[in-house]
Amino acid sequence: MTTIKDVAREAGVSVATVSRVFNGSGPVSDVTRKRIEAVAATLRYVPHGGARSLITNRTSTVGVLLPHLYGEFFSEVIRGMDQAAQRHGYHLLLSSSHDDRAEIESAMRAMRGRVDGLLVMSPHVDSSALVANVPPRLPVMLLNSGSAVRDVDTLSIDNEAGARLVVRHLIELGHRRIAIIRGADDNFDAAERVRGYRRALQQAGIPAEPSLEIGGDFTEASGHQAAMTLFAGDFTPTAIFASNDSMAFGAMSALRELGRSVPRDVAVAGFDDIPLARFMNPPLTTVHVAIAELGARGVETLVRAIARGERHVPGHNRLETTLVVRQSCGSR
Amino acid sequence: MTTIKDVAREAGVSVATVSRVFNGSGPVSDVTRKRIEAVAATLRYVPHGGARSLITNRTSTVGVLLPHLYGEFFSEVIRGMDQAAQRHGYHLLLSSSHDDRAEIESAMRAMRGRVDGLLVMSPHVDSSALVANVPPRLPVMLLNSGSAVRDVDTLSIDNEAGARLVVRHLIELGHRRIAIIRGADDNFDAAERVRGYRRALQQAGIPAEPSLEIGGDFTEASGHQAAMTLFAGDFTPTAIFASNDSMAFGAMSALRELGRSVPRDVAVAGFDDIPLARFMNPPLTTVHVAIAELGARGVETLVRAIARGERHVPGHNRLETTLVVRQSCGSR
DNA sequence: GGCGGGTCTGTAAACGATTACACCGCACGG
DNA sequence: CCGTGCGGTGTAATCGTTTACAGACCCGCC
Repeated sequence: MTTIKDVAREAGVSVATVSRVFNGSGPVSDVTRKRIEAVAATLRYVPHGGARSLITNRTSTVGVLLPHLYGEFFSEVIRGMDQAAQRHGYHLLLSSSHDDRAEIESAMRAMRGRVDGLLVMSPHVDSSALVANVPPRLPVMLLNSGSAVRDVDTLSIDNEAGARLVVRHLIELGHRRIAIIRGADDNFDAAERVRGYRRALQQAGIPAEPSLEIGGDFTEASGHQAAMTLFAGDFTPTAIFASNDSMAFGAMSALRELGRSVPRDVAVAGFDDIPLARFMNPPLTTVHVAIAELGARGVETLVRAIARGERHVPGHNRLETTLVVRQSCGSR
Repeated sequence: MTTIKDVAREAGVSVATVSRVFNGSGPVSDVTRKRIEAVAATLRYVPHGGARSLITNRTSTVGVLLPHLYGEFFSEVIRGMDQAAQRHGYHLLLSSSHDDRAEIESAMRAMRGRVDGLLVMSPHVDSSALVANVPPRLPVMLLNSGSAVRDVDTLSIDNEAGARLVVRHLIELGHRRIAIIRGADDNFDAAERVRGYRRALQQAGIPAEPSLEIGGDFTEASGHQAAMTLFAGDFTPTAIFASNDSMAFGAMSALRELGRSVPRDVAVAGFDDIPLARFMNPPLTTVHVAIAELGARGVETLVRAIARGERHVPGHNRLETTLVVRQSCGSR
């Protein structure tokens, strides 16, 4: 690989001058600049990012730690992050499939010196503990992390409000026996959605029915399985709130196999509003989350924190949700 | 941030010894090692990856350049890449939304000195031109890049064979008026799928019918639009082959709106077999592509090339596809 | 007792860039 | 004619590591 020294030697100048040309810093005479540019082009010189960031102390990269990837949700999150990053001249150093604390921490350590900040989405790891072990003074931002950690920026979906919205909608449509397919057990988002579900029922004076709360793990297969289980018993629901869209799809496919029509026999609602939801058969009523925006705002907040350095005061934010009524729950 | 020097000073040793402890290189007495480890822990020392890679000339990172992200396809690709990378102790430096050559090249340059190799998925940019401008001696691997570039590893889906497979299936089911919803115009995968479609028709002695080849861009919305257009005319198809699953979903949703039943009135098939396909209503007959494996093999080949250095001889590979018959095309 | 060969440790040169500082020459004003 | 200032350039320190090399020490053996 050709280095700045090669260019300098070939152009008959010092490395300082070459550096000045490439960074537009300091004055360089036109003729020298032209010569250096020509030499750099023929030598195919590309500045070494690693070396540069060692001295400038900026990497223009943010580290992203994600849990296991699945479905359209993460595609959207990553897209949002990447676009925001590009807008601000940053890159994304990605590491996923981190589902326990040790893994996240080791990934964090591995990123030391390669990133200017860390964006962590850990919906099922206690984040306050995490932050304690991050390399000191490295800006961190937590996404969907459940508990708000002091001194660290957080952004989370307003899961509880969203769940209340959709369950209330089902209640207004006349449903009383409303089941929920829960998300993964140790997942904060999942827990908050359950909370919203219970709260909405309670507010409507509908007694809780434990047999209608059934486990899932956010995959289509688990939604399918859950619906099968629900309809194997004799106390069957008239409506199902799946804690995410993927499980709603799985549930709908199970219902079809069982010969139950959606929405005539059973209403089904989801959460997330992934792009596919509107193209389902029937189109899925769900809670809209600006998924890409979650990622984008995460990156943007982090970039701002990096720029402000010490003077940055962290905040805790919620991403609002809205109800999107389509056809999977019928209508009044 | 604490550096190796801080640790050395605090432990009363030289930086060399600290380095040896952290890398397990060279002999260090037990007592010294313990002391250094203790100091490092209290100081929360984490080695600076950037500095380390400057001298070792290894970053343990591969750069990944992707086109615009959408749908479940890319989630899977990234998941496969990340898992393979983790298995080999690598990280992923990601950059997406690159749809023209200048963007890809600038992203490539930005990655110089931060990555050990480049994994480029550019289904609609002439890749031979790309490779010419990559920093010299940097291993590159091309995914779904259309033409095979000499001296560079490539891995692509066997699109043509896959398309032939599914169209032949439709023909065997008795269809003669088979439409195709094409992918984006400048996309290599899309072009190859069209080629497979034509070839299958031709082999069955079915004359080409230009009005049955209709444009799309791989999004659900475009599939929806395409189906609408197809059924607006008077020469309507009895079967639709959508060039990917997302467009198949869009088409099915359009058909439902038009009151046409799938598969009774119209058969629909897709391509990719994203995880959702089996949960559609009806479950989608499609061409199975091991999407995550595409990413994983890409990373693995690249990692091997990096390890072998000069001695590596590049190869061109195809990812085989299989037909997955579900219910969206009916049966004989 | 001297010597060969471990084991342990330190010194210092790299890696590829940026940048503070100093220097040189020249034009300009007084 | 000399001081001032500025445009243009070079020298060298620096960023945080790794690692070749060498030195110090100790042990055992002849």
